[in-house]
Formats: sequence, structure tokens, C-alpha cells
Amino acid sequence: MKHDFNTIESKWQAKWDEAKLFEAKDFSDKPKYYTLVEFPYPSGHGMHVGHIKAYSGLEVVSRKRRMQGYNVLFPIGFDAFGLPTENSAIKFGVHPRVLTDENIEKFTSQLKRVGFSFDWSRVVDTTEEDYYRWTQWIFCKMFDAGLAFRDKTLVNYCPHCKVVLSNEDSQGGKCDICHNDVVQKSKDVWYLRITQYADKLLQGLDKVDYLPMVRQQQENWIGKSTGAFVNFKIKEVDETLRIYTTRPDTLFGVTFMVIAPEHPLLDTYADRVANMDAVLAYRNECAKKTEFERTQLVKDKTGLKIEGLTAVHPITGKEIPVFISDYVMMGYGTGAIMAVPAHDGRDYDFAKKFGIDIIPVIEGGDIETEAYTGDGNMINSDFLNGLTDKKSAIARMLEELAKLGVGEAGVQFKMKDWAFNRQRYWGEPIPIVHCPTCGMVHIPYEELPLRLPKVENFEPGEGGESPLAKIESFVNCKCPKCGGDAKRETDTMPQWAGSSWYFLRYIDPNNTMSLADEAKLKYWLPVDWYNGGMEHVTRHMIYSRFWHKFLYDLGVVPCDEPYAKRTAQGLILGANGVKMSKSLGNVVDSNDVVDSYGADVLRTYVLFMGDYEQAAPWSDSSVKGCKRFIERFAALTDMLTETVSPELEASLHRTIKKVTDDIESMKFNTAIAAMMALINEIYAAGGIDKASLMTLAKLLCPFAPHICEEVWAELGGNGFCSAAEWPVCDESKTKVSSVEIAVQISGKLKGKIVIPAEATEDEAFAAVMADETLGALLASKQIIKKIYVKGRLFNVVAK
RNA sequence: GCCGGUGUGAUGGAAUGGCAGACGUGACGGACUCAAAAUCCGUUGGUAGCGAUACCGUGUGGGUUCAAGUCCCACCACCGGCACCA
Repeated sequence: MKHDFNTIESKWQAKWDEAKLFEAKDFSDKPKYYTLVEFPYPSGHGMHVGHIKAYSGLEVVSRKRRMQGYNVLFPIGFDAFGLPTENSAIKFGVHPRVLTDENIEKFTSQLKRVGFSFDWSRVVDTTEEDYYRWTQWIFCKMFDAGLAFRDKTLVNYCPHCKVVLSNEDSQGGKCDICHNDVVQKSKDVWYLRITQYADKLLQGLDKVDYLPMVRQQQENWIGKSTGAFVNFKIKEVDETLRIYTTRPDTLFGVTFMVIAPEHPLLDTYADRVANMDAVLAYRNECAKKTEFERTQLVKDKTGLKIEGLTAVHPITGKEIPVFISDYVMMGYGTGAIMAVPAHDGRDYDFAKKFGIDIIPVIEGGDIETEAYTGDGNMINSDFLNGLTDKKSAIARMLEELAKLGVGEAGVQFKMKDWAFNRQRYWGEPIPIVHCPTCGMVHIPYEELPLRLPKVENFEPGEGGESPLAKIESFVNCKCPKCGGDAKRETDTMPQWAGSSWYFLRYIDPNNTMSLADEAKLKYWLPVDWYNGGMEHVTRHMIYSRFWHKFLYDLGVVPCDEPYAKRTAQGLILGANGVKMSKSLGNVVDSNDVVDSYGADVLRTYVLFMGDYEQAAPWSDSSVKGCKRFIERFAALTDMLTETVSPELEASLHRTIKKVTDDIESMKFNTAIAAMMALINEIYAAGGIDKASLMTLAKLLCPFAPHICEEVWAELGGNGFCSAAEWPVCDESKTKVSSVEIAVQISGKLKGKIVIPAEATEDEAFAAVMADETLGALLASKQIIKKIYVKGRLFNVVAK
């Protein structure tokens, strides 16, 4: 058979559609399996081969699971709110709704051409009212629970995109969208109190099966540290300065205190500070720096002593000077630290610069040259002296602090609350009304969704306010509580909102009564296997786990972790080895590959090109290898034999085992290589019997389903190959009668012999000695040791 | 700075401590062809040799072992995450 992909691919896609072959059944006697891939953002550029690789992994798993008798939910949708669409809308003067619909249509046709076995009856689009109604519903629930709140604060603002960015979206001081510098700006901002779930998000990682790298990145992001809070009295006024430290064991080494420039102590006691002018000047200087600049100046410490406020050591009663410096952040801990220069690098740098005492309290290291952060015997530390390790010193100190009532154990997280608003049009409107009498009130649940109004001009205002602020009919409204005149919130939600719960909507996409039916959620959840990009591990994944845990606490979802397993695929790089991008012109469009080689070849190649989890460059010439493979497979229908040799049958069963196992560990490249090797063997044997070829078609079907259906039909198979039963390896048939083993003499490879597979050590050794060259080599030597690894090698240690 | 990952032919990449380089690309040779493409068959880590063969070879340097790409110790390079986080 010829590989006529143009005809057969559309033919089988139509037949699958007609048979509703890939539609998941709610409730079924079969075991359920929920495979999830990250839904795409439908940009105007269409899909490149990287998208195809991202979906092909779980596509193969899903198809295999169905053949193994599972009821599989493998859905797809579109994460369609977002800035690029809005920017194109501004550029071309077309409404984002229109652009979004066009792009979704383009993406859908591209995905369908590849023959993915998505359940197309469950498509969700985050920009549809039926969908964002429930995104708003969840927001209102969070508002009711006190988890959504508004606060005036310094924010990361991108002057180019005219949006406020979360810390996550402005890493390295650059806007995540346009990569320009962000600046600090004071603004009223919506926050979601994700920090309240920090511990749960961390502990939940114990219950799930994430790639170790994914888990580690989430742990880093949450950034839990354990330590202690300690209260230092201020000598001059009736006030305590509360600090957080991870090293309470070094409390006797404190020689100064440092507070952040924004610390409220300065405002409260401004009149007691002798050098307040200088302090204020320093504070202003710091305010001008961006967060990025502040964290960049690692080496050179700045700051000054606050004259007139002195701390008192809670145990020794010694007086300790207080400094202000921007190496202490207001946003972490209490915004104040106890400085132990002998055992902390930053404190050491500061003490050296300002000539402050450095008192070692742990033996080891040389404080003349640098801070010592290692373990050792406690010294200069009163009741801690003689203790030899950090752990017991900390425990003893915490005991003492509790006794004196001046401190206690505590934990801190690096994770900050989630800045949850954007001043743009193409997003979910935040369903809140600002009422002069009632304050902030959310729109009643039964009145959701709060629809995005039609506007003509999507440009944000100069002050960075949302385009919605210009629509009087939208802004002016009545308070849902008191009925008085009120104003609507005009900010919209960030793009992460819609993607935080989409996997729930797939379970029941048309429900008008709730975000999804309870029984269906109970049936399908959790997602059994979620695959996506590494770039979404710390943002999307943490956000959606947070929402899910919140919904669990509300009783809406039946489990507290949404994703049982998470893996990540590597990027496809351009042919030049760098990331694909439009500006570099190295993007490979999936349609172009399907046009020239067909979907089966594209699908096979993206999985064959390398380790699924590693990045690999696209190669036009390498695609040909997969093309030849598919063609050689198709041509097997013209090479049918009546019988099959035991050797070939053994290879077939070994291939069944290899492919079955490799799919589970995402080693798609070696699974395909095994099938290629089998086909090479069939060619060498001159052909194969029909039954074996049908088995091979089933094995290849998850990878290259169209040609497998065609071959299956040609051979007279019942129904669809895609619906056939997954082959099982018969171990007894993989046994071969004789094997070639390597022979080493003293660990060096000296030859090979063919012996019965089940030969004993003595039989194998006899065969070695019987071999002409090997026997001659060993004849004059004294044999010290014999090592026989069945089926592998025989090593004779001799001298 | 801390944490993680990676390092193998010309090239993408394979190898439960057991024959390094599976499978694919490329290159070379052959068959078919007037010819080319396609296809099929074969060769292809390096050095020396006509050859059998010998020696070398998985980022670097040590070590464990009958046997190391794989395990241990020290280091180098690149990639990713976190980062004056107290």
C-alpha cells in the first residue's frame, strides 16, 4: 500500500468524528482516565510544531489508554483572553471578539488536521460568557471569604503595556509581555490572598506525583523558612522592635539591628530621631530605585544609623544600635532584622563598612576575612556554650525565649499575595461595585455574568486606567445592596484567571446551574496526568492549585489536589538551535509539515526527535526518516507471508513490551525506534504474516493513527484500529534458543560466542574454551575468576 | 550565592554497573535507471596496519569494581529555577 496521506487522513478523521470515537462518557463501567494538556492561547500566528509536540505526548497515552479499555477524557479548549489579541485589535481596528473567533477557528482546523483524539464536544473558551460567568463566581466566593481584597501599594507597572504586573510577571525587572523595564508606582490593586494557602500548597506536594524539577520549582517559589520571631525593646520609647530570624541560635552575636526604609517605626517616632532629615533623604533615595535595582546592588551596602532609637538585647540587656538600610525588605518577615555579622554574609559586609563589632558565637571559620555560616561549637553565648550543633542550640534558645516571653518559633514564606487585576479591556470584568455607603459589594451570584461592554476604543487611559473606565453606562450603576448610585470596578482579571479552573469545566462544559455537576466532578477528578511546559510550573500551576484548594474548602470539588501527576515536555528549537520566534524567522508551522508529509509523519517525528522532556532542534532532513518509516510500514501490506518465524515473532513480542513500557515513561523516541528496528527486521526476513502485522498496526496506532486504520481496514480488521484491544506481550514467545554473548578476558572484550540462551556457567565456559582464538588466548594462562552474566557476557579473569 | 538539570560520533540522540554509539539524519559504496530523484542492499567513532589485529575513546582529574557513560570524591562548561528572603 502507498502512503497516500492526503486521501486517507481526512477520510479517517471524518470517520472517527462520525463514530464519536473519542467522546468521553460521563459515568461508565470502564475505569476513567483524565489526561490534560495545557490549552493554547489562540494567537493570530497559528500553531507551530512546538504545540504539536506538547499535545502529542498525552495524545499517545490517551489513545493507548482507550485501547486498554479506559474511559478517557482528553479535552481541549482555548485560553483566549489576553493582551496580544487586544493589541492586534487596537492595531487593526477589529474587535477582540472577532479576532478571537477567527484565531480559535484557525487553531481548531490546525489541531484537527493533525488527527488528535480530543473530545471536541467539550471545548471551552475562557472568553465566552457561559465560561467567565463562573470565573467571576469563583472571584465573588473569594471576596466573600476575604481572600480577594484591595490595597494601595507600590506595584510593578509597565509603561509600555500600561498594565500593573504581578511579581511573577515582572521577573528581573522586565515586563513578561513586552520585555521593557517596569517601574514602581503607587496604585490601588486587587489581591488574592494566596499566602493563606502557602502551607497547604507546600504540603500538598507530598500527595502528588510531579516531575522532581516541577516540585522543586514550586517549593522554591513558595519559599518556606522556619525560624523565630524575637522582640527587642526600644530603650527611649515604650515600643518593641519585632524581628524574624532563621538563626535564633546566634542571638548572642547580635551587634546591630537593621530596619527596612519603609518600616513604620520611623513614622511613629519621627520626633525622637535626631537625624530624621538624613533618614528621610535616604528613604526617598530608596523609593526611587525599582525592586530590581535594589536587589541588584548586592555588594555595596548603603544605610545609616538612626540616632535616638536604641534596641535592647532581650537576654543580655545590652544596648544595640539600630540602622536603616535597603538590604532589608519591608515585604518579608517583619521588615526588621537582628544583624549577626560574624555568621551572615550581608550583615558582615554592612558591619565592615560601618565599623561595627563582629562577635563570633560559633567556632570555626575566620571572621577576619568572612562570615562563618557553618556549624560548630557555641561560644560567647551564655547558656548555649558547649552545645555543638545548630539544631540543639536553636531548640535551647527557643525554650529560653519562651520562658522570658520575648519570642517564639515562626515560619515565613517568600510567596507574596497575587496581584489580581489588569487595566485592560480583553479580560474578565471584576464583578465588584464601589458604593459610597456600603463600600465594595460584589454583584449578586444570580446576576452573573457581568458582561464586557462593547466599546470602540480599547486603548488604556494615560494614567493607566482600564478602557472600561471611559464607558459611562458601564461605570455608573446602582449598588446591589442599598440601591444607591455607585460605580463599577473597571479593572479586569489577569490572564491567569481563566486557566485556573478550566480543567473543571471540561467535565461539564454546558452546565448553567453550577461550574460543573458534583457527581461528574466526583467521577472524573482528579486529573490523572497533566502535561505542559516548564514555564507554567510556578505561575499557572500554583494559581490553579490555590483555586482548587479554595473550591475544595468550599465543598465544590471532591479532592484537594487537582493534578495527580505532572510532566513537562521540552521545547522544539528552531533549526539553528535557538528558541523558535517570529522575529528570528525560524518558526515551523504545523500546516506546512502536514502539507508535505502528512499528519502521521509530523506526529511521529515530534516524538522521535529526542527525549520528550528535553529541548531539541527541528531538522527538515530528519523528518524524512519518519516519512520513510511510515511508508515502509504501509508497504508491508504487499509483503504478507503465510507464516512467521519464531525469531520474528520473538521480536514482535519484545517490541510490544518495549512500546507498552516506553509510553508510560514518555520515552516515545525509543518506542518508535523499536518499531523501526522491527520493520527493518521484517524487510530482512522478506515479509510478515497478517496477524502479526495487525498487532504492529495496533502498536503504532497511537503515534500514526491514520495509516494504521488504513492498514487495519486493508487487512480486514473489525471496526477501528483505534478501538481495537491493545496488544499484550507473551513472555514465552520472547524467549530465543541461542544468544550471542561477549567474552572478556580480564575485563577486555576479546570475542563473541553463540551459546544456548539457557546455558549454565560451565557450559558457557566450555564454549569459550572451545572457541579457537579465545581458547588459544587462555591456554597458557592461569584462570583466577569466572563471571557469567546470562545472555550478556562471560568474563574470564586470568593472568 | 543556594537548588536542580545537562555534557556521548559529522549530527538528533540510545544504553536495569555487563559488547558504548540502538534508531534516525548526513556521508560513502553498490543495485535499479539513458540519467537524476525515489527505492532497495551494504559501510560509516578515532589512530596505526594490506590484513588478522592492536591501542585510544562518553566534559576534566582522581577513586571503587572482574567490569564504569552509569557508582563515589573533586573540578570545568552550559541551561533552568530562586535570590540582600534575614
